[in-house]
Amino acid sequence: MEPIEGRRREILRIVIDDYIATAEPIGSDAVRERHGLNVSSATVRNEMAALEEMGFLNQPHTSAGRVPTDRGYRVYVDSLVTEEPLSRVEQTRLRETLFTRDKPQGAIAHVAHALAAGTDYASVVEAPHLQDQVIRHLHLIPLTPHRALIVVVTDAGVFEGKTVELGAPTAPEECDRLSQEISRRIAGWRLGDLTVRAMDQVIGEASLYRQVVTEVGRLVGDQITASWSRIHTDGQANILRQPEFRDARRAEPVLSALERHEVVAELLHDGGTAPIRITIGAEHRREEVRDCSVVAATYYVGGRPAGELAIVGPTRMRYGRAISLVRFLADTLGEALGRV
Amino acid sequence: MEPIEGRRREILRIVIDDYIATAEPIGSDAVRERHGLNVSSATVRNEMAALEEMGFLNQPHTSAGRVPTDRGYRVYVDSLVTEEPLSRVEQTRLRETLFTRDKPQGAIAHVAHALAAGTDYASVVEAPHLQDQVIRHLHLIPLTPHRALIVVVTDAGVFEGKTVELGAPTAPEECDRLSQEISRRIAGWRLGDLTVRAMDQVIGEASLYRQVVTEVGRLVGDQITASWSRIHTDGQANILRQPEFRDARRAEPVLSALERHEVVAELLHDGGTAPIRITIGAEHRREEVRDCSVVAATYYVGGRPAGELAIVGPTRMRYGRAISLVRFLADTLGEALGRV
DNA sequence: GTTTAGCACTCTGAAGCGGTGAGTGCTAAT
DNA sequence: ATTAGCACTCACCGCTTCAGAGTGCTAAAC
Repeated sequence: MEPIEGRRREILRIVIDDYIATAEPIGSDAVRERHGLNVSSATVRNEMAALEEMGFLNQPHTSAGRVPTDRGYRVYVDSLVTEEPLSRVEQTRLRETLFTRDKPQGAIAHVAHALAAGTDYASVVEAPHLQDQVIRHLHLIPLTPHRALIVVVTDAGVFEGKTVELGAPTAPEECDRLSQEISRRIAGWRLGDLTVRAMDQVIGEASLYRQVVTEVGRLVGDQITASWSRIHTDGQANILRQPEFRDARRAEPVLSALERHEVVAELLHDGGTAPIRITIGAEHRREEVRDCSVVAATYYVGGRPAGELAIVGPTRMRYGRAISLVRFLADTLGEALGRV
Repeated sequence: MEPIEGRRREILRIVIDDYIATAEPIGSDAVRERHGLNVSSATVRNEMAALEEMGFLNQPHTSAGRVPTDRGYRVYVDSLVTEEPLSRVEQTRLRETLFTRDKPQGAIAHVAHALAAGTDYASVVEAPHLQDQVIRHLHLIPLTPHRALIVVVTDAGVFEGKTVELGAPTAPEECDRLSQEISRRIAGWRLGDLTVRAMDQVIGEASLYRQVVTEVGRLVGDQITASWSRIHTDGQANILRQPEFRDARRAEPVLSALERHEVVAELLHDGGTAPIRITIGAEHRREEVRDCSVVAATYYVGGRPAGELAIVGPTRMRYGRAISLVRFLADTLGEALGRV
């Protein structure tokens, strides 16, 4: 595909910019008037016809203006869009609210809210992956003499896990002793390495240790597959405010998808490993979100990828704004979580 | 207001039942045909005119059938509706999934899902109130030498709270000792009674205790006001499937309200103290949900009210079904949480 | 060769207009 | 009190008309 350049490129940018702003097809006259293009509308028309030929624009019907295609948006985000950097005050405001939360849960929810409120689209934030995190302590919290709750403290936060059945009645003091003992042995491990097989070497036959460790392993495994508790969504109602979703039957599949966390996980992880990943309309594997674009990023805690966050909106999205916000919040969230 | 009786009452029930089922205005003929009424349509018309006069029915326009008013729905839920009890298999299926979760969080999410999936409406579930719960243990989980996380185990679950700054560097063993000590003194208290004032009598001047207790008190206070972490919503997309919300602009205020947890809290707590509370359309204080009805219930843990759950749908709601499901899940959730 | 003025053309969307049918209220007979 | 009969009302559907927006094409201009 030959690169688009010069005036033609400029016109494509203008059409998409304006369409994003107005949600109405853009005519040749509008392009000429609204920006100081020193050419006639006929010239613009020729260029637009060419751009349509190339598959970047589309006419809803013969006598309407042009609308970007998914491929048009693709070149737009790849080479035309100008980021809209966050203002100083916005940055500090976001930073402050984020750094005053102490539970990771709170930070996650707050980032989701900030993404949604800052863009008028929906947002999705995934809590830190467990398997890559490094264990600091493990605590057994006695619930009854026969059951205890496992709490794991890692470098990226605190996670309560399953309850574990204790073979014999165990006093709280004994739980503490056990916790210390287990912590001492597994501190520094990656959670993902905490398998029964690996444990055998360190712990041997001590049956209670084994049981606790098995439960933690299961916790990690569960969180990877059944991610319900790890995904936080916000701003779904924003979708309904977009003119392309005026009809609830268009919006319904999208909102349904956002409620199904396995679908959301797919949205978050599609699209490679770039720092900012953008998936546009028909590029999605999921039918339900073919009218949507997703701007996603990975956030890092302690230098390791910890989780994903994204904005979900119509393909007619303010990409410049979305990219800036996603990038900033990914950075800030990682930073905030890193300080335990 | 005189009570409605006999045939007239029956006709009101039929109109509302049918309207709930079809979402279309109900004509006199439909009423006669679809149910074995042994009267002519003219008679039905007279009755329906009377019911309109009384304010229970309404005509969208002169030549249409009748539609229930909010007041009509009110008498319907108060005296006409027949509950639709859950089938045996449904009961056991719900019970099983609910009793195999061990974290209260999981149970809450699952109840929300069951309410939504079982009705095609939206659902809201509030996690157990903190202030009424009885403390079993309190644990300090060391994060760094200077900070610890407070975890409280009560009779209705486990709650991780704020982190607390430890005045002096404190070893894990010391944290355990402290936890034991504090737990011993405050076990059996209501969380709501855990104020600094009350503590002074028991603990006196020991400054670290005080600090921990203050943080727990603040946690309880925060959870009461800032309830974001306590409310779980599901099935919002179901709302979009209802014909009355075909237009996204109608649905938007509702979904926005469901995303704002302070509004949801209001929905849950309005309407008195009955075991099942139903609020219909214009009865709501909130403008945004004037097209909706809410069927809410309180669930009890250990005999004390612990939290609320509700179904949110159009005023044209299958009340019989909603009531049964809400009641059953309130009971079951309370039971499940009660077993720690 | 590119640009542009001019113009015919196409298509949407709004407005206007009977016809149809559902459902009503009223009246008079039962 | 009920009901048959009937005139009436009004949303809805399909049809036509009309204006306006925006186009593509052609031929002239730069």
